[in-house]
Amino acid sequence: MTHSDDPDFDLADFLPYLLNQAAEAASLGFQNIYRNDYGMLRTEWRILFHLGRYGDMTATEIGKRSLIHKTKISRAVTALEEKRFLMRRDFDSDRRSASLSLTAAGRTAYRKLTKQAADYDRSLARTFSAEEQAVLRKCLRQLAAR
Amino acid sequence: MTHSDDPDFDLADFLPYLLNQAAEAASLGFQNIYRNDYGMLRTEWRILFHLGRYGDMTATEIGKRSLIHKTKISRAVTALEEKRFLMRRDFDSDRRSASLSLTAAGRTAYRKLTKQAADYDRSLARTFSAEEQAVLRKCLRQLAAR
DNA sequence: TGTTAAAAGTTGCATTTGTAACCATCAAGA
DNA sequence: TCTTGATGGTTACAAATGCAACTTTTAACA
Repeated sequence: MTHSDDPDFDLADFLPYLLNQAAEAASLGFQNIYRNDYGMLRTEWRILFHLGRYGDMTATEIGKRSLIHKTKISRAVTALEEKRFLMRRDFDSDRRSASLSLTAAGRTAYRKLTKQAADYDRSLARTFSAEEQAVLRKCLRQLAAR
Repeated sequence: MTHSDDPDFDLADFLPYLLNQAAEAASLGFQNIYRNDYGMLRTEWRILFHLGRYGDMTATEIGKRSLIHKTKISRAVTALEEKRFLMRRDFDSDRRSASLSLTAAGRTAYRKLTKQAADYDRSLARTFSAEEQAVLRKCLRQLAAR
């Protein structure tokens, strides 16, 4: 493998740095929505989304789908429960875990937030051509899959 | 403005989400280097980099260049000082602030880390074509600039 | 000169997150 | 049945971050 001395290496071109800056900037706008309008944290919105999109499931199942750590899930579920966005129903068959499902308020929030997310996504991507968007998403997916 | 109902909107395609996943994954590999080898936090590495790359400056100047918040800078500078990677020299002209400069150890760390960062960057981008890389970086820069 | 405002950093507190230890329940086998 | 080990989920504690308040010093100006 060949290495140059990179005397002109610049943070602004460093992919991890660039990605973080872009991610932070992109997150901000949408964060304002679920934070201000619903008092949710990011993990809470993600869990709301998973339940709304894929139906009732247990905390462990959410973890498998989303790769969110179980402690974050535990705390977010408690928070969503306190906000009356979801309910737990214990299983008779296995009392260690519970089925999580959205309340009516939770489903409403899910619908509104999903719509706003889609709008926000379009507004972010608006300045890019279709090809650029395709390349961007493909590269990001590939990077994320490491 | 037109809205569709987006019944099939998926988190995995949501740019803020994708960006965060990619950023997190990309950060991990390099984080291991400055964490394990030098016991540094991200902000510390960024400040080390700024001083190594652009020469001595004050905390405020770092803040203007990097957009890192001053409390993070303050704590990171203290940490770097404790690790003997940088020194403060008070100004006679203005005793509120100090000129920050890397020690010999700091410059060595800077050189090694910069090299490793460049290598890591190449390894991340390796799977993309030159055009894809250009599009990716351009889009990221544009997103970050919001 | 004396008062007020601004700037450079620092610190305290509350919030968020990560890691590891933990409790309860269940499954399997001696 | 009793023990051992795995599984689902929670909690405790420490580290990291954001925000606001604060200290010190400088600048502005009446």
